[in-house]
Amino acid sequence: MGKQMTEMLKGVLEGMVLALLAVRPAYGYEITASLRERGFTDIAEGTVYALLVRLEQRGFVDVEKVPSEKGPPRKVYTLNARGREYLAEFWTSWSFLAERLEQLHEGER
Amino acid sequence: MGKQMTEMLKGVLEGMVLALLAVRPAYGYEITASLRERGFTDIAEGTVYALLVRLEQRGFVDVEKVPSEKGPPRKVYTLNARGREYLAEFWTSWSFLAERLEQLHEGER
DNA sequence: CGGCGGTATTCAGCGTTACTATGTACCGGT
DNA sequence: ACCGGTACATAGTAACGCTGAATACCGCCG
Repeated sequence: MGKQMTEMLKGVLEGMVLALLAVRPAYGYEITASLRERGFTDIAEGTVYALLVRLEQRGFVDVEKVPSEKGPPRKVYTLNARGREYLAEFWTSWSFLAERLEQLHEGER
Repeated sequence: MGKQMTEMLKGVLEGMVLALLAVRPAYGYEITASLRERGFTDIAEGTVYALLVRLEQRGFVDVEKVPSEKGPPRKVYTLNARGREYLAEFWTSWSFLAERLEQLHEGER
């Protein structure tokens, strides 16, 4: 993917994970896999786990430990009310940014 | 703007400045003003200058010192061939990201 | 003439984030 | 008994934008 994508993901990855959790609860490994399927093949597992810890600390998600049939127990994350609120703000910021960027891209030609 | 925007700008601000320089050469103070007019009112001056230094070090811009009528001499930055190439990559990365984000935003409803 | 405001650049220190690399642990199949 | 897939965790690093302050040059107003 390259360094540009790495830097661009800062602040955005968090929103992507929240958006995934908005659809339905999920656990770390599952989220990483989901992101990879969506084309973000280089996302490191450690990155996602660290992010989930932050989300929990900030009170955006609720956590539940669920035993797994294959491997150690899963930590299932569920987006809560605060998380939804924060996600809404994320989309506001994102839309703002995307709009201006689009303008710049047009204006360049 | 809030912290979300700050994090989101990482990696993106660089591309925005390159895009501005693609239109025409400019100096730091001018670029900051331009960004503010475009709605990014909280961009710190120091941020832009630091970014320009990095762009110069990486060889994406050529620099020329031009005396100013009002204040110290301006450092005018011009996008060069390497810079244009890098900017093209930036748009590729951006488009990729924007597409996936849009998908997520849709899928959420 | 002395200070104030606008122009213009620079820098040290900080916080946040994603990546690297590694380690731990649980399980089923061969 | 081992190996590979599942699942989580963490210490250290690099990059980037912000804060806050300093420096410098100029015209204008009192």
